[in-house]
Amino acid sequence: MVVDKPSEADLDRLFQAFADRTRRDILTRALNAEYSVSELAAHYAMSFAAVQKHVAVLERASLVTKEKRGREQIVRVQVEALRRARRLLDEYEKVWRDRADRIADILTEGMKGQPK
Amino acid sequence: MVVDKPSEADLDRLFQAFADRTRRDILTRALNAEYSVSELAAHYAMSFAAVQKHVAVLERASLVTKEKRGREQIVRVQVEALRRARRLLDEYEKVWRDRADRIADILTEGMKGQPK
DNA sequence: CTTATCTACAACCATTTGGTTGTAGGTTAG
DNA sequence: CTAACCTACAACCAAATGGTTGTAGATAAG
Repeated sequence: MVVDKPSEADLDRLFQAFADRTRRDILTRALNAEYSVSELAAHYAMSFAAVQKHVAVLERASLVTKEKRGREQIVRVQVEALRRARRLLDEYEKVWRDRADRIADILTEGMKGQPK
Repeated sequence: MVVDKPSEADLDRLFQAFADRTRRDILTRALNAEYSVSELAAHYAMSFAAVQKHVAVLERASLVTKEKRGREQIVRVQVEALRRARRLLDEYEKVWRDRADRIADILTEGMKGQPK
């Protein structure tokens, strides 16, 4: 029972978000501790605006949300989006496994039919 | 024990490869049955060369290999690359879980220290 | 209050991406 | 053998991407 099925555009955005090392690092940091955008920005050799853009990509992919706290925006990881990506990869592997099993079955049946 | 640690560039390419619906569909098809590049191309409303490009992206991400069979190139999924992506997502989730546990511990300790 | 910090947003730029059409060589079927 | 099929590769193009600098408004610290 799948309550929310991500659209293709959602999945595009989701995997696109992971396809940049800075963004992967932002996710790791934000998973480990609470960070504001500027605290995150201090860790990267790029302009603040560049880091903002990365955070915006993550936000658009539903991987993070921003929570205003005074003059700061705290970046919070949304683990449900992580799980969505993982589920797709799980399914690929399941298809692969099913097919490997099917091939093994065919080979077994083939050998049974051989002695006749 | 991690025998082969993917580079950041590898991971960029890997997730980038998933970030397009046609490429995700190619992976699904190639996981389900054996396809040549032109058989794959027949399923998409785009030029053959466009599909070739998509296959090249998947190849560059180590998600598929091409095996020449006569005048055809058969597209084979490399499940190890799939697993690599999945492992990264698993690690994110582990970090998340560890942190959730740590927060629960702190709250429990905090309540213990309350009555004093 | 003033200054410092934090952020949103815009405009710019070089590179990359996801598509196109075209050319040409190799393999297969009839 | 010829025609059909399959592929590699190139050149092109519009849009997107990952960075830059600049401007301006809001919040916090002193």
